[in-house]
Amino acid sequence: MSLHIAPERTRSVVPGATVQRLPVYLHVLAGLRDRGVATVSSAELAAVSGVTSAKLRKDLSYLGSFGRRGVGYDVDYLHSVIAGWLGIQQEIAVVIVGVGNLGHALASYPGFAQRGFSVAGLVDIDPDLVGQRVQTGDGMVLVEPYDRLTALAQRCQIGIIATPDASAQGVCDQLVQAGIREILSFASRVLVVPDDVQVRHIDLGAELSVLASRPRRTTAVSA
Amino acid sequence: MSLHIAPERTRSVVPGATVQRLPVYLHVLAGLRDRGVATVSSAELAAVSGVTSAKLRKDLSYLGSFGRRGVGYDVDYLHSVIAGWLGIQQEIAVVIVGVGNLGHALASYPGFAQRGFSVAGLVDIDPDLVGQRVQTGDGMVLVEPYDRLTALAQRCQIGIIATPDASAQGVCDQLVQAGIREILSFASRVLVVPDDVQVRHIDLGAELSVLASRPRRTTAVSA
DNA sequence: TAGATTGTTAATCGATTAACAATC
DNA sequence: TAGATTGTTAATCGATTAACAATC
Repeated sequence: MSLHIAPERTRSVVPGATVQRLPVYLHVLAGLRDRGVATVSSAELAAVSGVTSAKLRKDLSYLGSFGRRGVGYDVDYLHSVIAGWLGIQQEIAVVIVGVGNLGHALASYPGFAQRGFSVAGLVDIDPDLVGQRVQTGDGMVLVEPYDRLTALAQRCQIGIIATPDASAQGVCDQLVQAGIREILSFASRVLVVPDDVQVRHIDLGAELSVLASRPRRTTAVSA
Repeated sequence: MSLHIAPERTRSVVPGATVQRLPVYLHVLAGLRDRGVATVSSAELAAVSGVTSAKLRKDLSYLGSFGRRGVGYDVDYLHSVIAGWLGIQQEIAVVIVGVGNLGHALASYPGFAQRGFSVAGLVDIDPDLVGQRVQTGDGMVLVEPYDRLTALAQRCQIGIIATPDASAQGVCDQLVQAGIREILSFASRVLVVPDDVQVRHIDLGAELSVLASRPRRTTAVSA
């Protein structure tokens, strides 16, 4: 007996909140594997990952069912499942625009290479930087001038914007023009993009603000 | 007639999602103010901020009511309200541990100073870095050796961890010991902290993973 | 007044959690 | 079998959205 599934409804079934946690699980599993742990329960894995066991099992359930009741999960196998789902099998090429301190930090960030992203291009307008080689997670990469952006972007799937705020929208436009559909931005301004382009935005100042606002409590007002 | 409000229930009434967006509004308002715009409607402000007008008004409603029906918001006034609420009046001191590329980038990040955070301490174990002066948003700051961490942390409200993964938990423990209750971490591992400590965690690799996983669609399975 | 826009309500949506039947 | 742990359901929680009465 076969199951008919309406093709239109077979969209992205895994919630964004879950996708965001999968790399954490992956990282923890890699650690366990390296320490020779063969099997792990949802309770253990969840504790180390900083989530509840119910949330962990729910997250995994979106990908399928990989555990054995009464036993737990095979560390190796679960690692390969998550890695596979996250697309780590295939290298994803990334271009970083802006090679100041932040760009440098991103280029050399070991987590990118670990997760199958490779820095395929570095671009800056500063003539002092252009021509330099920068150490990335998987090899040295040349900093190229700004007019090479389009050519580089056409070979990449993700663009990272690490320029000053003022240049961010211009860079973004050019990335989009070159066909990039996924952008990670560190500018503290909102980027305007077409509907089919996904932007993730990391505002470091906002992160601090959230932390700083926590202890604040609104005073009760009487009328 | 006066209103009695149960004191126990007067906790943090502003949702976290809202707090996270307030700095964006603040930034947009500052831009409008600098361009001489005196009044703005929720629809305009929302469009530039990249949210819907309903969400914007709802967000502002948590702080109070500051607009004029039929008119909109006074840009200057609304800016001062949000800035005030976010605690920008009082400088918040931050200590950054790890002054590699990422630490450098954070130290010089203009958005921190703009939002009233000041980098009051920089700490690293590398003897080559210790003693150097690093440009921050508001002046040069000396890189101090690791054994000064506790002393510096006692003068700060927020600790930022920009060290390699392996050192992150140790640094975190020491920050907590020194009395820090708010931590921003860039380590790709989960930090274990007491219940009263708030950790925000930026995993750059996870951000890329979310982007990269978007176009992927789960294949329909038949049984 | 007529038109515009806020502040707030109620409905909707999505994510988290607790609980437990299924099953190793 | 008895104990353990998964995968899933249903309830809960929190955030978003649409709509509109209040009011400038």
